[in-house]
Amino acid sequence: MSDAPAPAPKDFIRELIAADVAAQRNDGWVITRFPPEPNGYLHIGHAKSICLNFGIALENAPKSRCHLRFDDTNPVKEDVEYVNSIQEDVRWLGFDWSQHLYFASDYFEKLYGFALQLIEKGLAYVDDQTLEQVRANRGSLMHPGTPSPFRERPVAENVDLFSRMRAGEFKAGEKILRAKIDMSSPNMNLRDPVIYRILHAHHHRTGDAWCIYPMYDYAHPLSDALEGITHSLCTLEFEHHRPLYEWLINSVDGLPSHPYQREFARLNLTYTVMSKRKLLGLVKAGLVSGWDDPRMPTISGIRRRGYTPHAVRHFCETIGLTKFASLTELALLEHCVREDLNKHSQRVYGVLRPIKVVLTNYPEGQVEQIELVNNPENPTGGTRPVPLSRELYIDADDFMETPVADFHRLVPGGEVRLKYAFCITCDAVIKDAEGRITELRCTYDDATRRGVKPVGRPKVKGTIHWVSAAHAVDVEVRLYDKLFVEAQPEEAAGEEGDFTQFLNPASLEILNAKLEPSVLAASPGAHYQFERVGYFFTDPKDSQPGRPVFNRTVALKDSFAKAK
RNA sequence: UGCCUUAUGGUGUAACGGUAGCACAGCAGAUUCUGAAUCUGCUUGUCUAGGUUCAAAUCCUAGUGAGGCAACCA
Repeated sequence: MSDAPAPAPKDFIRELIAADVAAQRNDGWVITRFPPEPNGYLHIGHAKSICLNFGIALENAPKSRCHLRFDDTNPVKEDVEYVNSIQEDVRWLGFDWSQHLYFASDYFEKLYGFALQLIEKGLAYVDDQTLEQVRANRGSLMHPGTPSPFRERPVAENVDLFSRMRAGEFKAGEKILRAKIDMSSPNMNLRDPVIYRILHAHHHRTGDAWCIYPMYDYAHPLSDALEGITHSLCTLEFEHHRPLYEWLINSVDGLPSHPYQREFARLNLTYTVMSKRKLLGLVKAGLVSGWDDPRMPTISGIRRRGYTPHAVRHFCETIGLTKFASLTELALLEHCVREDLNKHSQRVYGVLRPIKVVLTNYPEGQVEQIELVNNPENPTGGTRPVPLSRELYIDADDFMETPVADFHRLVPGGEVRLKYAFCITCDAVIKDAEGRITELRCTYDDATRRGVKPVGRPKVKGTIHWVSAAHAVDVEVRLYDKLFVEAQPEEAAGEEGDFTQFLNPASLEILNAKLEPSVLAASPGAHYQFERVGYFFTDPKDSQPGRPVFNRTVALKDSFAKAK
């Protein structure tokens, strides 16, 4: 009894929800929602929210669910391309909204009715002021606002004007509908917030049916209520919108549920930027190849980079949930992928920067098959035959003509083990006229096969990977690195500065690598570990049958490189 | 010169008035046919000042730092 395992610590939101369930609030139901605006691609920060909302629903089954609702109230910024990508990304992360796919635009008629109701109650009015006047009369952070001259407009006139707004009698900006709350509130959101504006814009779902569109602050709480949402979870910047959220929920009659909003800190990650606007900027400026460029922190980008849904979900669990505006190290995300990929990825030999090695005492024309372990982490993973012959390639990193201290790979006169084959000794370094190494002449030791370490001989410390020159296949390999050179590019650029100046010029290096022939069978979207090098993913877009293209997901940890 | 939120090792978090713990990162060592993985150990922390209490990371007050707020964006 006493050594029962401690329950996993809950974050403040899960605690709150657990208390609601215990108190039988909403009959014990927990209904959450993920409410993206379809104005861009989802990024890793959204993954945090997706894992939270869908995760909470899963944890509270069976009296629970999570909706996917598109907050599509601003037609000028939104597009079906985004609604499609968002659904794909949420599914890829492993979550299912089943039949609960909604659009705020589906509620336009009901939202209009609620607005009429507010007008009837004297809680909303049509304002004729210009945008500039509204802004000026809102006051400032230090000073209260002043009421609009139209604030006391009679109900009947408001009803008439609002229906004529809907009918298209006015141009954009001529009139707005405002909630009548408190022009002197210290909370700017309560100073008679705009709840409807005129937009003669084509909507990606409702077409030209509407020329007035509700604002987020108005549509969101009421959409939540219409769907029976119990817990509306959003990021910290909406914290001071909460009184408005509650004002609406309490002011509108006939709502099927009374949800409440709670806020948590959004994810910030080092060496990247996380705003849709800035990511869109990178795409538009051609600084990346698109939203799914493997260097982007978008879900589609990291998917193409080779991250797994499991790794992303585990990352989202690991970072926790608080109200503190924190900055998470990229290293933690990388740790999460390595952890997953180490367990599950097929090992393969790949030489990124080849140096030719000739085994002078190996018979010409002879080819033998060496059995390589597919995945040492998986005892039932089996082996595969890989050809070995007289001429090989090894990685340039694995040879040093004048070695630094503690280098225990191949050096002139030194010995190294070719993994799963035998040890070789470097007898000569051949160079071209410019002094570049073209070839290493080595001899192999037949007595060291299969890992045998002959007694009485100095221990061979280094073990390196290799491929047979005649059998290796040339494959395009893309080495991706962090997008920015600064941990906090926006911070480094300052208010006025341009964060793109900190883009990492070495964030992509394209190599023609020599890989073991088995990779030709790789299908697009497959994860590999190039032994001793890193984790690689066959690019789902650019790979062709028999001609894979590899994206480096993340390098293996390299404690030797660090020591240098 | 306002209002709201927030502050625990380098980073992210836990501790719900009673032994400051975990993960990442870092550093050592063991192990290793991947300088990976694995295992062991170590370094490093309660923003400051008061107060309440037998006892404060935790409650209160003030200060300081950080984030947010004046789109007809979300």
